[in-house]
Amino acid sequence: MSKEKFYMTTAIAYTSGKPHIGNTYEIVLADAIARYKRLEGYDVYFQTGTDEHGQKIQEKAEKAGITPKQYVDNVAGDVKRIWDLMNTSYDNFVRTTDADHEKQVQKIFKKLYDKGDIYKGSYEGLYCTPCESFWTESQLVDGKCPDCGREVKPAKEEAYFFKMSKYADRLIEHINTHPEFIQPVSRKNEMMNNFLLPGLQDLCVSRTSFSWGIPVDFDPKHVVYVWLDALTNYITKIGYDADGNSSELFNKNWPADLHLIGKDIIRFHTIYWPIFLMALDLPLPKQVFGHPWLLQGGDKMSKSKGNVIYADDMVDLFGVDATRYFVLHEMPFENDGIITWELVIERFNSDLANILGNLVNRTVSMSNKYFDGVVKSTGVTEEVDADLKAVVTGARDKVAQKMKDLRVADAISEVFAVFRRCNKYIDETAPWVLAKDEAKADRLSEVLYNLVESITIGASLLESFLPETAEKIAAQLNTELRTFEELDKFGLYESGKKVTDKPEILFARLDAKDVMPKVEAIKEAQKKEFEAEQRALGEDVPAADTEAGDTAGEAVIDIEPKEEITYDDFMKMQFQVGEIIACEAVEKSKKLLCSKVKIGSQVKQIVSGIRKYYTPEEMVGKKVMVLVNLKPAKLAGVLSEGMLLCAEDAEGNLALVTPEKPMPAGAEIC
RNA sequence: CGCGGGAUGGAGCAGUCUGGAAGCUCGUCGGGCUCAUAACCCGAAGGUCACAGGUUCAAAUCCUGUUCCCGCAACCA
Repeated sequence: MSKEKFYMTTAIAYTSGKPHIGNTYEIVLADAIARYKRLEGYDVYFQTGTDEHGQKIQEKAEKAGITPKQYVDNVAGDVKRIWDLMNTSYDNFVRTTDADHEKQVQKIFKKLYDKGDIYKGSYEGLYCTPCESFWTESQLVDGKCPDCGREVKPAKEEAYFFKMSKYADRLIEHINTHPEFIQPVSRKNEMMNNFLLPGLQDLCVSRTSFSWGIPVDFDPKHVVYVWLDALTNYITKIGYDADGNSSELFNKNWPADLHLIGKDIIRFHTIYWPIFLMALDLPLPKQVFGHPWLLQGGDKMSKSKGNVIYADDMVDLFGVDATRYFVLHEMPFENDGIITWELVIERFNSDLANILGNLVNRTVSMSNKYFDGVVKSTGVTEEVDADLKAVVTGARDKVAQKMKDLRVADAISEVFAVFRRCNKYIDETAPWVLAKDEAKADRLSEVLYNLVESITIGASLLESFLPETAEKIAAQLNTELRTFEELDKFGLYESGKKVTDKPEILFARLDAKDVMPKVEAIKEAQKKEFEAEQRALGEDVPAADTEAGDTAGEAVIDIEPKEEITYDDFMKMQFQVGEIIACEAVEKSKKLLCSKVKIGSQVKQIVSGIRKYYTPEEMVGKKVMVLVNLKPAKLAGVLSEGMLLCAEDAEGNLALVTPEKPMPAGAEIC
């Protein structure tokens, strides 16, 4: 009988930059699931890759002075290198710039167009010619383009649209009848309540404002919307053909059993993607799991601060399996996980070095010391053995249950429960006491046999998560890792075999005092690299910061430069000092404060999105800088007649700008 | 009143659906052991289970209200 197939994918990584540990988490998680499914006996096909089109990439390449293709070749190389470094067992690494993919996307687009699901329409809105962008009324700043500040005019541009609403009812029905489709379940409600139930809008699936994408072959000034391009990799790269000549591989593997993605792109995978598939008359994937994120403790990762954690740096310090262990173990099912260097060290010592590494080491050492490494079952059992055996042989099904629910962190904890139990068993049986009594040699032998056997089973369960370590343990015990069917049986270790006489330390304990200086060095190197990149892009790097580490506390920020303006442009804006005489929260919003600002003899009402940083009470009495002649607009239903000026840092924290010396309300700022 | 989730010893979490003696990992303290990587094993301290009411013989668990966090959406002049 042929094995049951299991087709799983990760999201394809967007090639706008080198992936950090948060991105790397996904591929490791996927790999653990893929390896586990193979252990269970599935015929797994595991696909990952890179998403390489889009305006953002075109812009980055232009800045770097290279072609978009050169740019993405570079980043895709980085991604693949890191995926390989992490020892991930993908079967296919796809790139959306692959010729076969591009061709199929064009055919799919045409097919949907011919079918009438994609139609040519027009995008109506306010258009800024130099920026080539459409804006809605509410996005405008002072009635002008929010990007460049120039006049916009009503315009129409042709674009292709997809009839989302046509399939909405079918999708709602599917989601309701397949509770496992969206995981975790809480995400299902978000999709239903925010998008499906209020009604889907037709989706614009082509762009004309940039060229780095797959051209619509029958209308080449359009390129295909990146999401339609990216999502279809799941079918095109296993051989889907829009003309009906799909490959063996496709027929065998579609529909996918699991799409593993980040929680930020759930909408694309649980709404747009299923609808595209319905339009193509293809079955829907069985499950989409939007995993949470791995966040740097408290602080957002930012390269300019040197606090981005990359997989290769972690591997340098801790090794591949320790890095895998950390990301797999620390990530809960539904909430975001936290990563700090200190936490990694703690987990490394407590779990890998103490519980696992030391267990293997002490077991092998005792075998050598007492029996020259020969592990023999003598059948001299005692009552304490029963519980050990029960825990060890019961572990497989516990792991299986957790993995079925995609609770990988819990599964790995179940494996470690085996090793914990072994440590306890050593204490219960006290082999060093047995060794003192010649008459108890057979009992001692049995105890060590039980330990070696238990560790072999534990290592076999560990293989999906830490493949290298599992192999190393098996090698030290001079045995093979077990198959899934063998894992609930005790006593398969061949009696009389000899374990290694030179036990290798699997994970040497780390001292934070030794590791942290290396971490600091990594941070410094990262900052330098960031500055070098900025310089290469021809952007200013403040001189003070190039000096050395002593200004490290003050991060600098680079933002997108705007177009040069004339003095006349500047003079159009009227800035004045305003005194806040009253302030209250805007009821319908979580972010907005509504202030009454005294400017000269008049009082203006100004709404600002700063509630997170200022309470209404502390606002009152402040002298602030105000852009006075901004066209009034309504925010959350409240009229706003100007703008309070704020400084914003890389994390989006805001600080009001105030005059450096006391100034009367109404004083002009010029 | 846009929709939803949450608040449990110093930290991170389980338990809540199906009410019946508050549990796990890390950390702290004490003890044991010496095979081992100052590792391992045992024990202890530490929680009025956010707050206020209610239902019940019995509430972390069910109901109502309040406060505070978070996710999604909207929006950030």
